Amino acid sequence: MAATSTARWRRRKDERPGEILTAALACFAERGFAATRLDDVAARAGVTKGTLYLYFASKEELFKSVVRQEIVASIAQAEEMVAHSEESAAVLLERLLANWPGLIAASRIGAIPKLVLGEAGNFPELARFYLDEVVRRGTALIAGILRRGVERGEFRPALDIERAVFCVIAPVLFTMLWRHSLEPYADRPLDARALCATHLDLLLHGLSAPEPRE
Amino acid sequence: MAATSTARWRRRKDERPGEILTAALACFAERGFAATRLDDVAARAGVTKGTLYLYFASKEELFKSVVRQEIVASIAQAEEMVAHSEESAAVLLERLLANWPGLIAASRIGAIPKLVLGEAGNFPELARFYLDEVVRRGTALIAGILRRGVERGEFRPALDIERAVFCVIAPVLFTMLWRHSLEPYADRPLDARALCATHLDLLLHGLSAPEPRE
Amino acid sequence: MAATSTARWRRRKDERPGEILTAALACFAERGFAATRLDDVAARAGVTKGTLYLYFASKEELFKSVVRQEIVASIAQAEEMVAHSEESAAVLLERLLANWPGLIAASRIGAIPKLVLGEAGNFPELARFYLDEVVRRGTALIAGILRRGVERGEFRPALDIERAVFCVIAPVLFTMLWRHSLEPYADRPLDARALCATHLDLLLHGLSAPEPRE
Amino acid sequence: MAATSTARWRRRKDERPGEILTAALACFAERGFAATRLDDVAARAGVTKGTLYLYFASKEELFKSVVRQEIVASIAQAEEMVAHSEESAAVLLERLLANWPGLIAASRIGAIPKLVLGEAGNFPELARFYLDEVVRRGTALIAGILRRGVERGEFRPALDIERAVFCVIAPVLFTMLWRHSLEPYADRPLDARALCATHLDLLLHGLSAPEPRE
DNA sequence: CATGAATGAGCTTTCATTCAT
DNA sequence: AATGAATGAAAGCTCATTCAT
Repeated sequence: MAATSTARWRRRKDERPGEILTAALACFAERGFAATRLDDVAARAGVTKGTLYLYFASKEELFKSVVRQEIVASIAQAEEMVAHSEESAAVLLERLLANWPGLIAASRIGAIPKLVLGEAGNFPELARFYLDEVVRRGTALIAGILRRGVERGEFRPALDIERAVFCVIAPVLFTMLWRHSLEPYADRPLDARALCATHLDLLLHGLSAPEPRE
Repeated sequence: MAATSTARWRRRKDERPGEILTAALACFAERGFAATRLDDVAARAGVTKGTLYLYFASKEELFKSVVRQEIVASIAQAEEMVAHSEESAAVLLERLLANWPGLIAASRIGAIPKLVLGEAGNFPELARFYLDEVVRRGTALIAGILRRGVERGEFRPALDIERAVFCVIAPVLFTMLWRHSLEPYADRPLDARALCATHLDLLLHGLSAPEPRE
Repeated sequence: MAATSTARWRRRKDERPGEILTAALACFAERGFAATRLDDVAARAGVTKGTLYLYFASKEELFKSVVRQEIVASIAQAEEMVAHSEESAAVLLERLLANWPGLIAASRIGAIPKLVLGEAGNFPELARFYLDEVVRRGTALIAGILRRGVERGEFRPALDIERAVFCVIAPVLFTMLWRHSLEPYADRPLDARALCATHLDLLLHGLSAPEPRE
Repeated sequence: MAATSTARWRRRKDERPGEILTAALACFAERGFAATRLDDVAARAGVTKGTLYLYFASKEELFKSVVRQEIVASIAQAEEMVAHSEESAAVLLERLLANWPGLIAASRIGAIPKLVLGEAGNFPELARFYLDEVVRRGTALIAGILRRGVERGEFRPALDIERAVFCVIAPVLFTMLWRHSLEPYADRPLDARALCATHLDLLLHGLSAPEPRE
């Protein structure tokens, strides 16, 4: 009411796309692609439906843009960290896993896996893009660390690296999925940091108690 | 002739719901709830759209029935196995994890987590149902095993059981999600059995090599 | 109000397509393709918008069906008449032209030329269809008569048949176009029969008075 | 410098309307009124959509202006020619018809009949304007020539002038309509000059061969 | 004078649901 | 019990029009 302007709208060409993508991500994350109405996205972005079409050719394109924009920055960042480090594999893993909770909270990337999972069947092109740009690069990253650990004698020589990668990733992914699906209905939120700590601990040492009389 | 005819009708009547649920699960798993058309479900079930409404009040009810039907049998089975066993925790875990791949392949339950994850935002009631009937019972089951392992000295006493549960479950869940989302686009399928074996191995022993000169 | 049924609708699968085409032709003829709303077509056909899509895949398909259905029967009929006749060319022409006004009034074909003319730019496929099925066959029909007239010595030997064809057709076409465009706004309707008679008279004898002292 | 700038502005201001009308005519002729987007008109005129509204109040007004501008000059010109001539009716007709092809090619008036025909149903006002300013004056012009011909004994005394007028006009109109509708899809273009020559020939002499032994 | 970002009404199209058969 | 023609409420998308710049 006491707003900065009484105009029906303002020209904000540069800010619009980002605002729309943010609004769209939120809507898609909440309801999925098909159940999201462009009216909702528009309302959340503070524009009208027609405006969406100034920046995105269709609902599908908007969806793909949402996924792409969130992905682009994030994966490269993790690769960077690993590439420039000469630390032990265990420390690398620890830093990677310890970073994750903060990263998820800070960026809005946490909802992407849920979206891609749910819509892979409807967006083959997107599925392939994600497979190439995220899954392949992400698993290669982890596999590199594990391999380094084996080579250096840190990790067990017989390690099945290819599968172990998924075991490393799975709890992290789980956290992201949980947060954007069932967590709102659960008694209490998941403590991502604690879970990552436990995960790291299990990864490095396993469940088993050390043989007592050694 | 009335008898024959009646019998045949009855047989159809008894089988229809199951056939419809099976068709619906397949459709929902492929495309998600919103993107699935009842025409498709009906076609896949070999009936017409109108017939669906003889057995299910609405698309939503059909969806919930799909989820419920798949869940009911599965979780109880696992609970049964654990309850009647006096074996070590490690063996129990092993049997649980080793069973999973077969269980997923045999039943059509594998698509349920993806569906629930994706539609939790649109079906709060379903989310709560799943949280109660699957998540709570499933985590309790694993937690019980872990607790037994700690009590018996098999597992490390300081184990953070509550979080470890998720670490145990995550790779299994991951396998199910993968299968119904990105796997069709990947170069080659995931070997669920091998992944479970590696997971178990890591769980019990961890990544780290035993200290050599101890 | 005292209708035959209080039902919201009746199943009339066989009659529907024809009714819809008739309604659509009327609407398209009045307003053109783009300016016609499917709501109007549906209302005029006594159905709802959704019903249109049970029978026609899209507005474009509906439009093409309208044109095709009207054309199919009409051109063959004229060809038939000419083929089986051994009368003089002049008599043939006379019968063809004399028939036209009745034909136009009876069928709803009169609006088609206006539609095709107006939408040729937007429907290349339709334009080509019309060119092949109507223009080519129609001109061939007239050309055949003219040629016969020349061969038999009825018509002048130097006749430029190819162009004369258009001179024969043009007034007929004009009548159809006029009726569905400006006539509603004119002081009085065009007397198609009288115009055809004059046209025939001019065609056969020309404007010029016979040389008086021959 | 203010002078130069003002002058340049003014020059644009003076030229803009004409440029826009030319662009609009081309677009309307190609696609019809409803299917023409103002974006297209603007692009073809080398301005932006908003600029159109500086010169024309709405799409409808633009359309009417297009029609009016093309018509105004053309009809008066023909009237002029006839009024100041004392030649025979046959010669007048010949000059009128022979002029037409060039006139159509030179101006962009050729597309107007198609537009008016197609949109008469949507623009009653325009239809009446066209009826008054073009049809009435045009038919009066031809009727005058025919009447003169009859009075002078050139043409047959029993001539049904009122209808003959349409027979004179129809092939000319046909040429214009053809050019802007089906011609682009036909094997080869229509030779307007040859067609007019044949038309004149038929008009004056008719199809029939002179009685040989008279 | 000119722009073009933004609007919003209105269109085509889809599809869950109903109900006469 | 089963059908499938018909419905009608959305939804995606377009585009004439407006107006801050």
